[in-house]
Amino acid sequence: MHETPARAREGDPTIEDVAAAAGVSIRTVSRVLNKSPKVNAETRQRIEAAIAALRFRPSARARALAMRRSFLIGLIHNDRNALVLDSIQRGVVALTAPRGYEVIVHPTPLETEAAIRDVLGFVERSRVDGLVILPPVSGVPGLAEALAEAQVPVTALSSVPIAGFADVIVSEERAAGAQVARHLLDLGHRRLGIVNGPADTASAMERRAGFIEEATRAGASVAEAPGDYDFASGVAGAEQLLARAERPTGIFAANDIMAAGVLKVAAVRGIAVPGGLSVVGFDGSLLTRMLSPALTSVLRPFGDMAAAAAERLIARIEGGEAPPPFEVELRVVPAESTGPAPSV
Amino acid sequence: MHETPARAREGDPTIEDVAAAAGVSIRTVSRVLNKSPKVNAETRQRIEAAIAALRFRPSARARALAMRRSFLIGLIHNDRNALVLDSIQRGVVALTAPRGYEVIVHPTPLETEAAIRDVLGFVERSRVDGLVILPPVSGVPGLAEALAEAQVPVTALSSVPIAGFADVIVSEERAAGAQVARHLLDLGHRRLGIVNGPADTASAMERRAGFIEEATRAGASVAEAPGDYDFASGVAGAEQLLARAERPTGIFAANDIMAAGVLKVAAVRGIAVPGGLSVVGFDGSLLTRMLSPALTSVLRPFGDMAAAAAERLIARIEGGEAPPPFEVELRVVPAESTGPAPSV
DNA sequence: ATCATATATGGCATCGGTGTCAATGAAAAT
DNA sequence: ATTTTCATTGACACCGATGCCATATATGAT
Repeated sequence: MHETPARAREGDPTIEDVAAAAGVSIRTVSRVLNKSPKVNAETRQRIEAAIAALRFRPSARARALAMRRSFLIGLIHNDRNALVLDSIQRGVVALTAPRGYEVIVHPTPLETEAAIRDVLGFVERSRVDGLVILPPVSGVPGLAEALAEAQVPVTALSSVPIAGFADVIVSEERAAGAQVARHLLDLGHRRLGIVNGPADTASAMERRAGFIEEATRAGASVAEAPGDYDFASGVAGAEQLLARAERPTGIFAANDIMAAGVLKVAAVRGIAVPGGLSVVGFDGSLLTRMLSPALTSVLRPFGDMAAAAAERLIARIEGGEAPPPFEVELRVVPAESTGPAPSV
Repeated sequence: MHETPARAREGDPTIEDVAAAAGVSIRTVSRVLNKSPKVNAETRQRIEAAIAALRFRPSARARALAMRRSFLIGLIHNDRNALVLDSIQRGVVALTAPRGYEVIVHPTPLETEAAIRDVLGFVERSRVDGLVILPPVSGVPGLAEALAEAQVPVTALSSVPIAGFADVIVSEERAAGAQVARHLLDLGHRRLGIVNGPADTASAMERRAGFIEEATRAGASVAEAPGDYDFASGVAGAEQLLARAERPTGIFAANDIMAAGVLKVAAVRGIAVPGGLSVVGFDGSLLTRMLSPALTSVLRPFGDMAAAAAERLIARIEGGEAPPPFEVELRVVPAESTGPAPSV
């Protein structure tokens, strides 16, 4: 009687079958699989033919055991990433799959302690070779240190360098914030508003700083409202800004979701967009196209950023040359939600 | 000289360390790990203590090799799933993680041949124990047969049973379509419109059939426009419907994204929603809350459906009892985009 | 001709678990 | 007292690959 029910599809050829078919030892087949140069060209051909004939695929598991690597990469994400998860995942897989890695996903909560325990547990369980971590989880205080101690290679996406993470794909959020201000200024806006992201979030503060700096330099005023990247806070922020006596004619929301909230308030109050109010979001998510009017937003190339992160991670895992720093180009993509300032 | 650079974090305790610490053989430790009943209670305690003390985690890879199972589950998705991917992924992981499985994601194209080759290649490479496949990929002709031949356990999400897949989580799309019609009829609408999904998609045709059936039975008229689940086709469909002399007062779009397109056209044409036009979507995606007005939509509990799919998949893999059929309850969630028919 | 050197290949241990079957000892049956 | 039975545990092979080291053959140097 079995202690556990062993069930397996039979018949997958093994390296041994290939060796037999090609009339060599398994060790030589292994060399071919690992592209070792020390194999005679003719032998290699014979082995490759056998591999093709048998439709042999090396067992990633056996290999993992022998090499003490899992060829698995963990992608740590949070529900805040929902709107961009697909493109990020696609970017990571596009880069990892051809190099023989698979991607394990791990949704995680955001609260500091829970997140750290959760991620560490995941790493221990799954024995991934490395992690790609998305913001905002990448910014969880203490996470970098905990992972460093666990000695897991990590590449993080973030807006700012994070102490403790050796490898971070950073985007120039401050410059982007300035670019948004410039966009609105160029359209003639002089009374601006901003719905901020969470105050403890570096990305939000960077965007804010760039925006306010540029606006102030140009002599425009900036009214601020707090927000936390949620739709509801976008609504609340917009209401607060639009209730002012001298209401802003251009509002920058620190992400697309809050911008959607701003558009909603405009609709409810009967303020035409962009006739009476211009709105800019941030992320360039799926959402931008689906809102009416289509949202002007700062495009962040998530797929490319994710691919770059994966590339650097693999370089780190394999000890190869790190590819050159990835230059993330953020730019305002004008759509229908911004237009000339109303001539009051 | 090494042929490949072996890099490994040292120090992870193995089953052997645990056995030594507890003063038993590794085989007995293994029994504890696998919850075999044939272990003395006291011995078990001692071993569990040792496991805890050493913070031992069994190597999934070694286990996989010995048991001829990978404890990996593949999630096949497509960019059409972008808006609901997060909740689905969350649902699958919530169920698989506690049972010792990890989830590998695999984005795939949609074209018949490419998708089949792509998925088969993925299965061979990754040696997953099973697959969860999302629509529309689950409906790719020939895929079910190909996977059956490869003998991979599969559970699919779909709107209708799919020949060839033993296990499909089906939702009652036809009834849901009828429910949408009922919702609009109850609000007094008599001239209805529908923007369909792709004609070769079972889900779309089911939704259509239910909607038209119910509307016709109540003596309401239904104007139709083609669509393909894209935003642009929602726009085109709405334009077509609203250009009619007797334009519909209630429009059902077969998914949320097209419904967003309908809202957009309404906005452009200056038609008040829901004052002059009611709009209903389908999916209950993230989008519904972020549009203005908030979209009335048919909520599909993707997270629960995905969890149910994962549960059945694991049952199939482990040969256990299949859980009872999952009853997907679809229901219209009224929001701001539907209201009483204009009294013209 | 002899020895060093490089190239190509194979043998065997090993990675960290589980499967199979045998061994042990205590309790129950004869 | 002897045999049977059951519960518990261990020994050893094995899963399918790679690491390390040895070996055989060809090539060049002395």
